[in-house]
Amino acid sequence: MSQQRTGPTDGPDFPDLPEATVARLPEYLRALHHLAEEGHDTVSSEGLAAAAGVNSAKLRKDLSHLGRTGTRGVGYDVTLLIDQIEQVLGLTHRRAVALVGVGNLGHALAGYAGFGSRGFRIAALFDADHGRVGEHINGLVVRHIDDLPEVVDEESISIAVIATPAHAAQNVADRLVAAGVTSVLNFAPCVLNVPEGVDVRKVDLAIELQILSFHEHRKSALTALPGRAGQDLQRADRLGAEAVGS
Amino acid sequence: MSQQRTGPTDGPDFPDLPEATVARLPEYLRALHHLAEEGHDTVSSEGLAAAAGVNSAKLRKDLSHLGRTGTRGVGYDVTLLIDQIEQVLGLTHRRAVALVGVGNLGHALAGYAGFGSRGFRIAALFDADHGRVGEHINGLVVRHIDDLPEVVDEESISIAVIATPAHAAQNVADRLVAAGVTSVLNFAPCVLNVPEGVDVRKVDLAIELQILSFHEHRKSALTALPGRAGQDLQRADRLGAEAVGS
DNA sequence: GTCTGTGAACCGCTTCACAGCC
DNA sequence: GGCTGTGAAGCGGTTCACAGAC
Repeated sequence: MSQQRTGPTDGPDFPDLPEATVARLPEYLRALHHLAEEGHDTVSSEGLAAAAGVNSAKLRKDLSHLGRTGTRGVGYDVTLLIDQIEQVLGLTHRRAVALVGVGNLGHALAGYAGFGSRGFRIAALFDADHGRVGEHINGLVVRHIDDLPEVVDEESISIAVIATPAHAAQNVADRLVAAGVTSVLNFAPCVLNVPEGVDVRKVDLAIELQILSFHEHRKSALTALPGRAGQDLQRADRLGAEAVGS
Repeated sequence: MSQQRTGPTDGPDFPDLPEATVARLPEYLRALHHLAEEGHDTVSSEGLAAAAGVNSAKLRKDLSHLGRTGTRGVGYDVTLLIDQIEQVLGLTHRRAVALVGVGNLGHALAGYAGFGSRGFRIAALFDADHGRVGEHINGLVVRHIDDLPEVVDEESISIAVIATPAHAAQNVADRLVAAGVTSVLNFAPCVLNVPEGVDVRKVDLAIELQILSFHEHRKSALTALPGRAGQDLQRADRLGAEAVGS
């Protein structure tokens, strides 16, 4: 092979991380920034794990995939670890993001400060409704979705957020992909069909509530019973987090 | 034991589902409603799996946990399966939900129609800012967070959504739990510390984008290389969904 | 023949427990 | 002595492949 698969050993190059680890790195990053603000220079796996809501063995294994990051007997250097994680996540430059659909939810997302402070810049807003085109939101002008190809190209956008109604989402996704977008965050409650090489993540608010509903349902079923069965409740919560008082 | 752990065999009682299955049932439910609207009476595991963006073996195994649900040689009865899943998820009655924090995002969530149509009713809005208390949003009046215990009790609320800034979230969670809430959907970018028996799910928009950023970073690292390494791109997308044109 | 339900193999992730370095 | 990095064991979930009901 012309280029070896870069192992986890050498520094700034590209390790091949387990998907579960990738999903947790952003949480570690957030916790680390919080620790840095509080003036910590260094943190133990135990401390960082608590701040991120995971157990310390998992954290250590996750970080071990990044190469040598900590110091035995001491812990992790906070700012160094922040740099390493941002490096791996590709957050060394601020990525431009397009947002499609400026209805109820899209409006809120367009104004969400958390994007700006955590590596992203909302670079363009789109809507299919001519009545909304031209509206100013948070310093940006809403453009018509027909302008997608042009703007995606100008702003070098590779990530887009879909906040349209479900019935419009597939069409929007198709147009985004055609324009060159290769990652999509989908808030519409539907499955998107995209070609290979395009990543889709989905956030469905009602689904989250329905999952909670299941657990509520179970809890009330169990507590309704006396005795032995009630004790199962102690097994019932899977998500009781420890950690970080703000 | 005084009460046997109810197996997956008998109908309306309470099966003990794998967490991964629970997380997918809502997606099946959404797909089924869509199929029902289109007039389908019955659907094969293949068809439903496609509409929900999973593979058919997984779907069949998931549904097998609910007891006998399909008919061999035929498929699944759409309306029957909807009933069974809603039963299991505890969606037979519309659950009251409290929403805390009516800023940017909270405002949008308060107006989100998807909650209403999928088993939930936003029963109360809260904010700590006296300037916002009294405001009308979508037919509801914003109340002060001090009224939490009273309202949670009156409306029999067991699920709450936190849409406050991160620094306020832990305090809000504590108050919610004290008021009797046992499930929380947290939009604030922080870890919540809650007692055993309380479930927390977290949605962090910036984290979703950061995960996508990682994949973008990897894709560009790979496509920058010619030859062998570029072929790995075909392994790179984990989420290319098939299915359901709307 | 068709399509579901399911044991068995497989795989990835988590957890344990400790060796190795500070 | 303290804390990280990591093989090994354990566990849950996914996939395979086919038996069995229609």
